[in-house]
Amino acid sequence: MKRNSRLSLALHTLSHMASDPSRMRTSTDIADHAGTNPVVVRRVLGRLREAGLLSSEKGHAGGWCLARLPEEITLADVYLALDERMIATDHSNDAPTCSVEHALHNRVTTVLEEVEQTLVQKLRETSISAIRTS
Amino acid sequence: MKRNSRLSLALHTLSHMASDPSRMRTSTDIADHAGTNPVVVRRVLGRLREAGLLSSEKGHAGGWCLARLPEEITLADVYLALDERMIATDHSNDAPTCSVEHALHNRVTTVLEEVEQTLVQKLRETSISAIRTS
DNA sequence: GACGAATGCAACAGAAATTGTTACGAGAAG
DNA sequence: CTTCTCGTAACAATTTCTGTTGCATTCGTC
Repeated sequence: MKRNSRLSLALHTLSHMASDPSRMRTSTDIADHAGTNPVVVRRVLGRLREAGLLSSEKGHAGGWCLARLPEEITLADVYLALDERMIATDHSNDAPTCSVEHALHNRVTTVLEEVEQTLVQKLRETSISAIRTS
Repeated sequence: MKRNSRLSLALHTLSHMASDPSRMRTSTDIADHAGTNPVVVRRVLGRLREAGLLSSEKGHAGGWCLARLPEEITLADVYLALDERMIATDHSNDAPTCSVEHALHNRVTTVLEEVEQTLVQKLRETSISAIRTS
């Protein structure tokens, strides 16, 4: 697969589900459509389930389906569920240098964080059901 | 270093330069400030030079300095110079499946591309000289 | 012209993240 | 009880990124 595969796979799958929300889909079906592996699908969709976007059922008639109306699932929900944070940096282990450098570092971090928030706001404007008619 | 290191390093360096544009800085100086390697600095700043944001000089009194006024260098310039494309997918090697899947794939790609463009527009609103006063 | 200091660039090693794969357990329907 | 599914762990394979070394080139200075 290629880059941004998690987000791409998630959006692909969700928009496909949005066209027929009642149908139950198995990991294998989804993986075949996306050209990947059932385990990979379960890994990605598992995060979406934790975020309340999908529900899954075990057993013979099991599989995946949307947990909400497709109009009520936005790209921001997906992005945040996957915990991508493509812009902002993780400043968990910061070894502070001199105070001037540290202050500047914080400024850069703040700016990137603001951009990240703006991105999420933008993603909130589109639902997965709107992907098909873009 | 951490994730998003190229963008972070570039912004850090540029905003530092913006505070004293006349001063010439060497790769080694910058690398020490950023806690990395001179070659890594040259790799990143080289892209900014190709985009016309920086100029470099070889030789004894060589180094790096801004090629424009700091007010005229936006975050979008930096982002595009680094060719990050953090949102949109690279659809260079697309193996088309069935036509329905292919159409849906294109929709997802289009949506992500639009988000990418929106992000760039947002980045255009901030100059590197504005980072210090954020 | 020789020397030192700096970039430019290629090649490689190392690390980290991501993805693909196999295997096995647990639950639900038939 | 058999079959089908998800859930998860463990591992391999791949990719991407960073760090490092080395050398050529260029420019200022002695």
